[in-house]
Amino acid sequence: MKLKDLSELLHLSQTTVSRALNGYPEVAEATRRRVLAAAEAHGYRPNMRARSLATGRAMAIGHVIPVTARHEMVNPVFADFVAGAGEVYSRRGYDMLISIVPDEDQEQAYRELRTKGSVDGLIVHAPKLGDPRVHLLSEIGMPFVVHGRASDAALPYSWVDMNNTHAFRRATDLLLDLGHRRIALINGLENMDFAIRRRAGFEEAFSARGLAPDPSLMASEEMTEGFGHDTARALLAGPAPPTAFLVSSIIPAIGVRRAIEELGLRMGRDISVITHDDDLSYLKNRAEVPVFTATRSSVRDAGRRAAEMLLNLVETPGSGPHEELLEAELILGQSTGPLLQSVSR
Amino acid sequence: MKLKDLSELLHLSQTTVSRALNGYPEVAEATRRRVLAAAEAHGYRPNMRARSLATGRAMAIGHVIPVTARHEMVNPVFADFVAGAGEVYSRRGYDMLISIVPDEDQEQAYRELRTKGSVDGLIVHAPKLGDPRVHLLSEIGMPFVVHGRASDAALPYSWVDMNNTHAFRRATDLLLDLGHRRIALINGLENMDFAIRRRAGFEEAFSARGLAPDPSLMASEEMTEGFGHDTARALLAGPAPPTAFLVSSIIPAIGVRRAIEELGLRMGRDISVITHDDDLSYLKNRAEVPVFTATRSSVRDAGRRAAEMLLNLVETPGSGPHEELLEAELILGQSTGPLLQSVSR
DNA sequence: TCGCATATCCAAAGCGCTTTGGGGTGAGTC
DNA sequence: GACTCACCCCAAAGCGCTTTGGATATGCGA
Repeated sequence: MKLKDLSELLHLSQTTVSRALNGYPEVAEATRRRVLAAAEAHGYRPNMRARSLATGRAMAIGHVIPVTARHEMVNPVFADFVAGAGEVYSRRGYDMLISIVPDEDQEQAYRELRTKGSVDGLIVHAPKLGDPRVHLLSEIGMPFVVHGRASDAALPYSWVDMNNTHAFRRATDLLLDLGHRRIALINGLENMDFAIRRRAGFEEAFSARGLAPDPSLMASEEMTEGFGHDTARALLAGPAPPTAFLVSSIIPAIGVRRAIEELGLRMGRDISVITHDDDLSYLKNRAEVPVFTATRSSVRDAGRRAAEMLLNLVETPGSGPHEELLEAELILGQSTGPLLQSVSR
Repeated sequence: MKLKDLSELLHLSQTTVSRALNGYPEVAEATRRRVLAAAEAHGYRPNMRARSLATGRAMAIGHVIPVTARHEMVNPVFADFVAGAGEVYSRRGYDMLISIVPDEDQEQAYRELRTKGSVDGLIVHAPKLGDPRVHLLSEIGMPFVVHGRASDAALPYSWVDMNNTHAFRRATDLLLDLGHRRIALINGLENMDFAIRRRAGFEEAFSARGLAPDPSLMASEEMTEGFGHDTARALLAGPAPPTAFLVSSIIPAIGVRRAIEELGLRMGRDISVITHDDDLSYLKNRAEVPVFTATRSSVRDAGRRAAEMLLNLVETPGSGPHEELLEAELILGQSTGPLLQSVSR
């Protein structure tokens, strides 16, 4: 059923039918009702490709996921973000287009999305230090919102981010207040903007007390369970083991917990752990007393907000760059406790 | 830069330029090279919407994700599947369109995808018992591949699935061989096709020995860490606790492990655990001796295969339904051991 | 020299929709 | 009764591409 068929069926022109369906005022209310009823009855749906071609709007938002040998961005955190964003898109009538591209083809991919016209806007994921994408997209002239920040970008741009520095500052303060001094930082890849900010918060808390963290207790890698486990295991077996861990995601935190338990220690008594908690739907840290003491900030919510922001940007071009900084809650769980005076090891 | 501009620039017709770019034979080799060079130099990319409109092909594959109050399909397993599929799509020049739709709007959503013409084919996720989608899509006449099977579908259809029954049969056999009799099954939602098959394998192993599983040891829910933990905790505290667990995914298995450890027991010695392992990139179970004894089958690989199959279906219409059954490996890890004669509790 | 393949290229007609720039028609005004 | 002016509605021109159905050249044998 195409527009033409429908219009012939109704003995109306395509123009009138189109206007009736799209809510233009210059069509009599009675006619509109007649058109809407017929469209409904025959299950008419406008062909998006044709509509897009005519309007110049794709009614779709793109997420380009760079995949490198080292960094795999299709992770549970990304999944939750996308789930949040997707809700908003479908509510507002947009499609979500996900492009998995080898890192080296990335610039290419962005430019193509522009000229191919398959999306109206983009979400930029996992900004790195010196990330070229902000510059590139501004140049290309396509609306975009960054999930996170690209600290060193010269141009203004829109973003939704969590206050990483503050969250990690607070978490570190809590551990320091509990008496811990040898605190390990299990962080994400160190060229990631969020990882840099988290480390900054961590170091800030130390230096505010005239202390300094031990660099040998800081590790940065892709945030897998295995990374958390192996690092914790190695550090705990080392000559001067940490008494506490600050971890960048609940996934490596699960690995840290495993390492602690393998060594016959008890998390929260022998070793304290605070993790950042993205409040992932499948890995909830939400018991009456949560397992992990955590800085919690829902990444799904961040996805919703970023999508909302982007659609506004797309629909009101020129509306200046927007920024949204989300604060994490500090949740007290079972994984933290005061430094034991005599560590029984 | 549009086709028209490029053709004027080259003093050629749009026809010739289009043909040169798309590899048609009726254009001189010299001309083709000239066209390609110019296209490259000016960064010409055909507008996909226009091309789609003209060819009738969308060059995109859709994944419709139903979201209900209870069931949240954007989970880590889905993420890995999509990552695999996405690789294939981009390699073969397709886009991936993800639609998050409330469950009740699902039929609507599928029909729309058809008439809106935004995709050439679909992947059907998480088939349930009595799933109407196979029938619906056949009727609509859009190519699709099911990830899993819809056991009770009357029509033939294409699918990629893991041999759930066999995998769980083998896992259960292993536990029975180790002497376990009180084995708990921590399964996915029971209306899911895969969950039914897994349960069948589980029961089959028992009945092959003239035994029967204890129904009070079987639980079915959304496969979260919390579900695994809470169920294991409750069962282990019950009057006749299990001595082993068979778990449907590594995420609840992590919860089971947590419950075991909270009770001061040791997994692999006091309590045995076998889990199905989708080989998720962020939750790898791949140490020298893996933590969990597991039936392993990469869901990312399944994504690749399903995508491959679907694109073939799309590109060679009428090529009959295809089927692919993947076998899981049985991996021996640290989480299983013989039944202790005197359970020290 | 002519005729006829063969090799190259082109003009124009869509694909299904939106939107511009009018036209009728009837009610209201003087 | 002539004239506005809303109010509804329409024909036709794109949007940028592919593809059909020729047109023009070129080369070759007869």
